[in-house]
Amino acid sequence: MSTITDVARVAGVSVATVSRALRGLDRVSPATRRRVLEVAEELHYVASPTATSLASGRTRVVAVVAPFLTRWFFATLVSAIEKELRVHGHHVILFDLEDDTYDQRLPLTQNMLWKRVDGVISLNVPMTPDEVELVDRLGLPLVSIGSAVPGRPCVRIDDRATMRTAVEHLIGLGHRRIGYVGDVPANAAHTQTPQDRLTAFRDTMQQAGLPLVEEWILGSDWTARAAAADSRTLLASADRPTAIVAASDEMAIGVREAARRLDIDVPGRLSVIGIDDHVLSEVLGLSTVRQDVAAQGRAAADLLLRALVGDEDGVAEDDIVIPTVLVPRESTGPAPVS
Amino acid sequence: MSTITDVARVAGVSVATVSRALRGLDRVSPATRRRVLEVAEELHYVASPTATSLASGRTRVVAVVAPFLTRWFFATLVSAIEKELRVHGHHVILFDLEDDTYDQRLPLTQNMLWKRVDGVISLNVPMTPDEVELVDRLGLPLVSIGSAVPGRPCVRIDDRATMRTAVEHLIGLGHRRIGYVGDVPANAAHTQTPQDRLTAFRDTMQQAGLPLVEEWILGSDWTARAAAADSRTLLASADRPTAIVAASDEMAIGVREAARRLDIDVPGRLSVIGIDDHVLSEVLGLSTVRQDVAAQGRAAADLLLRALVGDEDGVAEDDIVIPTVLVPRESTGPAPVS
DNA sequence: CTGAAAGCGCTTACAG
DNA sequence: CTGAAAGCGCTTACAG
Repeated sequence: MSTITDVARVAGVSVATVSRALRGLDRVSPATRRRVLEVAEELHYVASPTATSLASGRTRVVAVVAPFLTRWFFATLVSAIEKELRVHGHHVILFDLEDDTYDQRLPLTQNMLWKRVDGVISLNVPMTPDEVELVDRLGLPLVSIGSAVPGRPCVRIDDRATMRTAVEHLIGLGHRRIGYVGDVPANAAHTQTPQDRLTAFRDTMQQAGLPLVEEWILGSDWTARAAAADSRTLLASADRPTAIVAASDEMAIGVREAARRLDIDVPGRLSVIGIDDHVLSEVLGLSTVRQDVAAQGRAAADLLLRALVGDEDGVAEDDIVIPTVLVPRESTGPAPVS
Repeated sequence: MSTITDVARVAGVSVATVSRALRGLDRVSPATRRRVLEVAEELHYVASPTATSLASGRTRVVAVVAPFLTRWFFATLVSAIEKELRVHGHHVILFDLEDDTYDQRLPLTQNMLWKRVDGVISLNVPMTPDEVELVDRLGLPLVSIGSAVPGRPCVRIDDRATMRTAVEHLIGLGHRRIGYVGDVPANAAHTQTPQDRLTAFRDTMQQAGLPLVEEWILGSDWTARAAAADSRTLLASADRPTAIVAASDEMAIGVREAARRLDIDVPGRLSVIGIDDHVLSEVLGLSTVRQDVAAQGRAAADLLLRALVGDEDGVAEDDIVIPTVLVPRESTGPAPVS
């Protein structure tokens, strides 16, 4: 493979001129530029990114940090981010910080970032003070999705408003006995979104003057499998709610399966709604409040790119809030007359 | 942040010695090594990967190329690969080659690979001759998962045996009228796995002396949503099969939903089985033939690492075949007595 | 508009 | 066992 020196030699110019011509800088005569471009093409020249990085101090790579890549939400984000960045000449190095235990994750280290990336996008991973300090010390712009880092821009949905939409949908259908799945222990690795959604559930119920039965608020690890197990006892009891709102579609799927196994008709005797519009929710007929995950990924990528290209100083500090929308389907219906 | 020169200065040795000491090369006195290690620690020194790459010619980065990252199978692979490589000091640059149209994908380019990665792992993307030639020209080792590239190592499952297992499960339950979902047009971007599975379906049916009804072999784009739509007409007809084998769990989920909407009891009047053991299959009670996707990712990563570390010459050429296993659940049952 | 030269921060023979 | 020096392939002032 040829280097910039090869191109310079056959084009009969200096490497400095080749460098300028190829990067479209001004102060190169049109004729020279044309000649250089031709030769570069002819030699299949592609600049060594590693040499470019060393000389320029910029890698055009961004770190994308995810807590679990295997879940739909995160995979969808990564896909959208990667495509958006690639269009703008940047690449993504992926870090899947998932640990063996649910409550922990691997820490972000200097090794992962230093001189390797120009910035980082963190996907719903609440950064520790140490990690924030590290990113600061390395001078890297940071954009987060989901859980905000104070003082840094964040792309997210309005978790409270979204949950309120779900609950009000059920209330509008006449439900008064409503349960909740998706409470999370306070020491869990990811708490912000769960807490916001649960808070909104409580608030909405209270404002509607509906009973808040603590036994109907169930903990779960946000997987479908766990949600099915976690909701089983409640659904099997005689005195059960007529509707359940799950803090995510995956959990809603689990709840609906638990109901099916107990032969409880959905939505005849039990309504179930989630949040997300998971890729399988439509085919499963699950009512939900949709969030546009890919749009969040693109927005975060754009925010970071703006900081990297640097026509402005640093990253804008504003949050970007992507709207959500109710998508009623077949898993919710009128409250049964008791 | 400090450089190797800083470390050399405060340790009172040359940069060459620092380089050797830090990389654990021999020919450094224990005392010197200890001193260098201390200073490096003290200064929070981390070598610039970009400078290391330029000097050594190795990036310790591998390209992972996926056709759609948002599907469970691919996300699971990427996650497993990333973790395995990271343990061995390598990082992943991700390329999501998904295009807007289903039948196409973006091509691999020199820009993505040249001096940027040391090797590539391709996830079920059939490489074009041009792409293979490119990878060769750049001297990059290549490991594929799923669809083999001639002469290169490949990690995969035995698609035919796996499909045979699924079909024989149905036959064992007394089914004789069996349909198939997952045929794919010959010009699709991904054909190997679909073709192998369909071939195995035909062969197994034939060997069992069962009727092969062409109208019961349905095309689909391998999503749950499409499979639900694609199987609807067949399921609604009076003369329908008593069992359907889908070439993937996602399609099986779609088929089962189509059945549910038509009020066809599963497995009472229709058995459905897929292939994968998708993350949601257990909670949905879907019978399937399980493949260990993470194991495939790890195996591919290890294969590539062996070529990169280079204690052997090049990558071993053998395929690695990961076994699959029948997981009967609630979506399959005895054939209804007609 | 163009070139010579320094510099980015490492690794790697080569001497000693 | 250790150091001086060349080299990896670019970019970037600085001159002209």
